[in-house]
Amino acid sequence: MLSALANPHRLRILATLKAEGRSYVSQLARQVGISRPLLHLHLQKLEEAGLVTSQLELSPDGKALNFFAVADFAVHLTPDLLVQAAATLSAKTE
Amino acid sequence: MLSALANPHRLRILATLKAEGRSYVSQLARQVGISRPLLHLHLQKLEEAGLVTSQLELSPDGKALNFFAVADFAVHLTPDLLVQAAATLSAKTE
DNA sequence: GACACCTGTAAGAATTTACTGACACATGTC
DNA sequence: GACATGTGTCAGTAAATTCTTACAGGTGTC
Repeated sequence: MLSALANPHRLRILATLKAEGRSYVSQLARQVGISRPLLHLHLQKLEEAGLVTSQLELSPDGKALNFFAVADFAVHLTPDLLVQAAATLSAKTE
Repeated sequence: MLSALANPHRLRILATLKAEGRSYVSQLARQVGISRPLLHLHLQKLEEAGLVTSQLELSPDGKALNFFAVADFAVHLTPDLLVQAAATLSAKTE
């Protein structure tokens, strides 16, 4: 999840998505100013991290649109939390 | 700062450092189980991000030891905060 | 002086991540 | 059918990180 946030494009995607409320892939690519395949890759990582949610919908003219929106998350980033996160990686000091 | 946290080694360094209280470079390298130059690199990034602090000291027998300790930080990670962070990157939607 | 410990840095290889361009497929309109 | 829109994926390349190896310096002890 932390590595999902460690990227300028992905922060910008989240910001744009937050401002727009929601948006679908092709439109979002135009708004953010990056290519669609690249955006697709970033959205994939953001979704895996649980930072965005996707919802497939049909537009009035029958086109399939995949809408994305930012998820509601709140993590209190402290040294202690990171110690817990580190413990997840592998058993070492146990 | 987020990219500083997006690395397993660095999380482990923070965890070890938090457990030990403080430690100097060579010792910490042995504790974490990575090479000293590599640890040095990671400590550099952690320090740049303000996540650890260093303090050069002299041991009883005259050796120079560079002690590191985790800094006290607390960031409330929310969508809104990330929007602010994204705004820092470059003026775009203004 | 040779060896133990400590410190730092710098060059090159290896790995991971990011990115582009091309492809395949679907629906609706001219 | 040709063209517009939308969706996804995959192969190959470019770029950024990560890691190793080797170097250079310091102090103290045998």
